[in-house]
Amino acid sequence: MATIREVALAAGVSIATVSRVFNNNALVSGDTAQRVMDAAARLDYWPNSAAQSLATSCTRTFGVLLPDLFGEFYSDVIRGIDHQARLNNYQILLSSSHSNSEDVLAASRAMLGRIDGLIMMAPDEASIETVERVRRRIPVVLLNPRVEVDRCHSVGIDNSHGAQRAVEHLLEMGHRDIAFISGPEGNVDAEERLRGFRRAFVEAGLDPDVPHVIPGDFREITGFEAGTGLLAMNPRPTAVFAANDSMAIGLMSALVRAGCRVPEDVAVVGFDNVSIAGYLNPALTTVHADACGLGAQAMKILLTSQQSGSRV
Amino acid sequence: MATIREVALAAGVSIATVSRVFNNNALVSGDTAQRVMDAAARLDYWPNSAAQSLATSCTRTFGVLLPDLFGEFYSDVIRGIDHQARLNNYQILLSSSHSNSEDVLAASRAMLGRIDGLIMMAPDEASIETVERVRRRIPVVLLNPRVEVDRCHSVGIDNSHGAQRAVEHLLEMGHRDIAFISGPEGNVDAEERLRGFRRAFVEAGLDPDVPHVIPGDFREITGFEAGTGLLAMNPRPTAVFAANDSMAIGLMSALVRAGCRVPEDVAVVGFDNVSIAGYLNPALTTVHADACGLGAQAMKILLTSQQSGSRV
DNA sequence: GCGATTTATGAAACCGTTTACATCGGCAGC
DNA sequence: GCTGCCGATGTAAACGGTTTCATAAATCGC
Repeated sequence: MATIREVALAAGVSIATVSRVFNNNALVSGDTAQRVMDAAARLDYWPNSAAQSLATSCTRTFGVLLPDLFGEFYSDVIRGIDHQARLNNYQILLSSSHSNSEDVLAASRAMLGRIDGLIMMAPDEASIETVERVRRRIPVVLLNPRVEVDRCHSVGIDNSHGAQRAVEHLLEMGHRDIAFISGPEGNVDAEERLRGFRRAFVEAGLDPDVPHVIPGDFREITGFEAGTGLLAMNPRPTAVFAANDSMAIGLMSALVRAGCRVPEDVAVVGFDNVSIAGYLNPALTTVHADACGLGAQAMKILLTSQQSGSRV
Repeated sequence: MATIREVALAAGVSIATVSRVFNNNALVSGDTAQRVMDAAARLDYWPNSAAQSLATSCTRTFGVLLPDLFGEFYSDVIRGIDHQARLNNYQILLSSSHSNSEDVLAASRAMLGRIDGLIMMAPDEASIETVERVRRRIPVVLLNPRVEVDRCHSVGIDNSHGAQRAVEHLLEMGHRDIAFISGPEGNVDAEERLRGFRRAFVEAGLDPDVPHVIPGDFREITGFEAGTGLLAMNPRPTAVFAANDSMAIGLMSALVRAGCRVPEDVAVVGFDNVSIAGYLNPALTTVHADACGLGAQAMKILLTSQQSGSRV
């Protein structure tokens, strides 16, 4: 692979000049620049990014640490991040499926020195120390964090208010016996959605502990199972709020198959607004979560703190 | 940020020794290693990856170049890639939304020097030269390529056979007037699915040019529109094969809303096997495309050609 | 007890860039 | 015809690691 020296030799200039040409430095005369470009093209030369990173201590890369990538949501988050990154000539180093804090630590270490900033969704409390450690070196933006981390920007879906509005809607329609299908244990989004659910009850002067909470884990199948269980209840709740759309779809499937009409017999509301929601029969009422915008926003914050060089 | 020199100083050894400790080189005595580890922990030191890459010309990173990340499919591809990569201690540098060959060239250049191999889905023919150029430096694995590229491994969904089987199924059920909803213009997968569709007709002794091809672009909305158009046809096709599930769902929505029964009045088959397919009402018949496995497979191939150092 | 071998460590070259500083013509001002 | 300045280019020192080779100490065989 051609190096800057070979290009310099071929063009009859010094390596500094070649470097200047590739960095659009104005202090190079027109025809020298042309000679260099010609030589570079002939040798199929392109600067080695690792060497550039080392010399400038700037990598033009951001790290992205996510939990397991299930469904459309994360795909959209990544799309938002990537799009924003490319607009600013940044690249993204992606690592997902972090189930515990050791994974997070290992992944963030492996990224060290090759990223200028990090976007991460911390899976659990134990990762906070890792976040702080990383934060000491580079800017970090947290996605949907469960706790505030010192000097860390964060951006999140407004789970709590979204859920609250959804439940208020059901309450306004006269429903009083509303069930909630929860998300995976320990999942922040799911917990916040439950909190919003309860808050709506409290603000309506109802007892927040009365509603049924049916366990789920965000997959369609658990929504389906919840539906089966629901059908056997007596009295049966008249409405269900599922912590995400996948479960809402599984739930509706179970209900409709059992001859139960939606929303006449049981009303169903989901969360995430996956793109097919409007095309289902019956259509799924859902709370909009702008995953793409979330990713874009995180990236914008990172770009800003990057430019201002806001290291501690 | 602590460097190897500072650690060496703190531990009272040379930088070579520190390097050896971090590379698990056996030629270091137990207590020297301990002193080094202690000093490193105290200074919160971790080797700078860019410097390592430069010195070893090995980055332990693979690049992934994808087109626009719509829906669940790419999310699954990435999951498969990432999972396999992490098992082997590799990282992935992701870049998506490449609409033309210039984007692809720019993206692959930006990755040069920071990756040991590349997985890419080439959006168009014009990118082939870029692929070959990259191929000269590092191993490349193509996803669903439309053409063979010299010395390039490739792995793909078997679009053509999958589609053929799906259509054969419809033919066996007695359908003769079957419509096809196509994908975005120029999309390889969509084109191959259409080819499989036609092949099924030919092999059944029918005229492959008779079926209606309704334009679509993979989004739900175009499936919905196709459904509206279909309802107005006379005679109306008795079955529809949609080039992907999103369009099949949009289509079914339009049909059901118009009071058309699925599959009694119009049978619908999709492609991709998105996770919700089985939970729809009526359930969506679909061809399984193992996106996660596809990604994993690509990564495995890359790892193999990487290890054998099969550069040209 | 001495040469040969092994083991632990250090010195220094190298990876491919960027960039501060030095150099060297050429040209304007007087 | 100097002096001073400026624009174009080269030289060499970083950047933070790895690795080859040399060396010193320890171990071994006999």
